[in-house]
Amino acid sequence: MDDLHGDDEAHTFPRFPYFSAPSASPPLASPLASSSNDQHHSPLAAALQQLTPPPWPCSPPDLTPQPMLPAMVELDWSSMFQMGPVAPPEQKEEQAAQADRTQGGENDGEAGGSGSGGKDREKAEGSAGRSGKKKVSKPRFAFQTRSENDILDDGYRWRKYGQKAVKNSSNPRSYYRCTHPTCNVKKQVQRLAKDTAIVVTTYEGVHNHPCEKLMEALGPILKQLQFLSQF
DNA sequence: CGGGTTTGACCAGCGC
DNA sequence: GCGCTGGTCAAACCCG
Repeated sequence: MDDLHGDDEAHTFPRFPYFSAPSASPPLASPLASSSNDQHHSPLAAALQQLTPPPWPCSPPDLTPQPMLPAMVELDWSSMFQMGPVAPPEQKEEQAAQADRTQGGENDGEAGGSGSGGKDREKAEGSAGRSGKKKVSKPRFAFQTRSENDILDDGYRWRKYGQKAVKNSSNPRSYYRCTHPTCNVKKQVQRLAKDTAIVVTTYEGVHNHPCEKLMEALGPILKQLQFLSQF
């Protein structure tokens, strides 16, 4: 799975489904900004809608230079890709539907990003599933950022549980798990061998809890909303 | 002391 | 069967 993290520049990756096309529409400045979805009656409603967390950074728009992020973070929009195929056909359809549901729904094709993603997945799951049975594949998304920091502040809290030297790469790969008790989302972080300024982050799974930082930011607003809704 | 990181060991899948 | 590799575990360690 050496090419999983983009060492092979020959790969062109489908657009990361959650984001708008970089050229067509710049990243939203804030999660509170309403999308083109007419169902949202207000920015707050849109924000509440987003409390159902996406599998990747809870506030991708914040990946542009924001106070909560390291100043050096610079997204490489062209390199975002959905890992795949990692699931049996029926699950792939489910994944595609899920990707469409998230926003834009513009992922037009399988990610060539990783030909071995599925295999590695099974390996990983097999390893994790020492208890026995085969686990269901989770959606995987990966993207590259140009950053001095390995770790993007994506709003979630992560706990590092491993680091491995990877073949054909001078840089180790780090393994992180979401620290939320009921959430088992994982992510892998690795710097490109060819360009150590680029960090490749791979998310696996879907957060089943709101983004902490988002909640932190929304807390006062929600309180106020609750208060006002009493009348 | 609690939570996070480090790191060597271990395990499972794959290719030969 | 064996070696290689990636992913995970868990004890030791670190830090605020």
